[in-house]
Amino acid sequence: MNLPPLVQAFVLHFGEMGSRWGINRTVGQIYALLYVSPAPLNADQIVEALGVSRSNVSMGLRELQGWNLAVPKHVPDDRRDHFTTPGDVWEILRVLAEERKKREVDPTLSVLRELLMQAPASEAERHAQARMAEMHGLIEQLTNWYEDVKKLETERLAQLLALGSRVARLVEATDKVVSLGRRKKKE
Amino acid sequence: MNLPPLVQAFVLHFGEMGSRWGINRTVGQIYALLYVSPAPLNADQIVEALGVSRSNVSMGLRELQGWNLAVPKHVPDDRRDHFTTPGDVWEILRVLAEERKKREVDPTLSVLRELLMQAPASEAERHAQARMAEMHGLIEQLTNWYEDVKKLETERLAQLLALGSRVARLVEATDKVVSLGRRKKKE
DNA sequence: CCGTGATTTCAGTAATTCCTGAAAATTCAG
DNA sequence: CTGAATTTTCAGGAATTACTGAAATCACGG
Repeated sequence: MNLPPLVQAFVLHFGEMGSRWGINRTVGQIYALLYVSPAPLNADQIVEALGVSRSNVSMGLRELQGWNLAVPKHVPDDRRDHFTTPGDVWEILRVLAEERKKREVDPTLSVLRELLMQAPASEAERHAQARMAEMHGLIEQLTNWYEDVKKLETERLAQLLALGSRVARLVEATDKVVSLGRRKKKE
Repeated sequence: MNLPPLVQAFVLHFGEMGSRWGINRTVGQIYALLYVSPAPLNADQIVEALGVSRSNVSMGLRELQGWNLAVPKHVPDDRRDHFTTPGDVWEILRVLAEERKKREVDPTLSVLRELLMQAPASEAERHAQARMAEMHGLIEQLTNWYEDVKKLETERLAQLLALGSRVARLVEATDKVVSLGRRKKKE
């Protein structure tokens, strides 16, 4: 690997980090490299930059494409495929959230739904199902919220983030209004 | 493994899922088992339920404790350690978010900060740093928001979730008020 | 079609991670 | 203390995952 020190440090860090996620070192490094690269890179350039085998890069790129984290970019007068990452970091965030949800949350949700349909055959199963229902409920709330929020344009999303803790007060205020409307059912 | 079918399906699913996260199959299974168990379990009960070695359970439990996802629970008149998961699913969510942030986000944030301090030695490095700055900015915004939100009590958090897309309107409204206050700087 | 360059596949190997059983350490009652 | 019960450690083997080089496939200009 022969890269400017700053870039190299970044790439190596993503390689390490990759292991803490599901992705392997090479995939992490490829992503990092594409992310900081000023122009799209072809596979051979990646090979040279990272010092891994051509086939490894091929597989890594394929995986990144599966995650929508690397997109092929056609360069005129060049037969080779070139790749970039989605340019806008917000876009990357969206892609990541979406993919992780798809891979890590949705399958669980569907298993839970299925298990909750079955009739419990014992006290142990009744209890287990109750716990599963709790988990299912929480995950569903979270994903519903996510589905809503992901529709927001980036600008609104940024505002929402910027609001931070003030959201709390906003929610409290809303709560009060609602409570009053309901004639202070609780509290 | 000899468990009620419902429980077994749940446990096996978490075992599979474990691999998609960083955790291994056994750890995922132990967690799932503790989660649906009506009472705290000791290591030998887990061994019997899952059909894995005693030492494997020991290591798994240790890892779960590191994640704060298994907590020892003393059972009177029994020398053996018993374990449960944090009971409230919201609590579990908090723990998970906190731990994942600590392991997956904070290290990256600190590397980015470090790299951004260095003076770029070339045009390539200047560009790379600009990209890193973008990423750093986004992550910082997200973690700030998270730090704020995690302070909310569970009830408020639930309200916030329930609000869902309506948050968008709330934010828009806030935006307008602010804009008016600023004499419609933009738009 | 053919040939050239680019990419992908895949079988084999390297590296890593997981799991086990045996041994060591710890804990605590007597 | 001693010894039984329990837990932890750890070296080595099993299983999984990552990586490579060679060969196959693909894409396209001529």
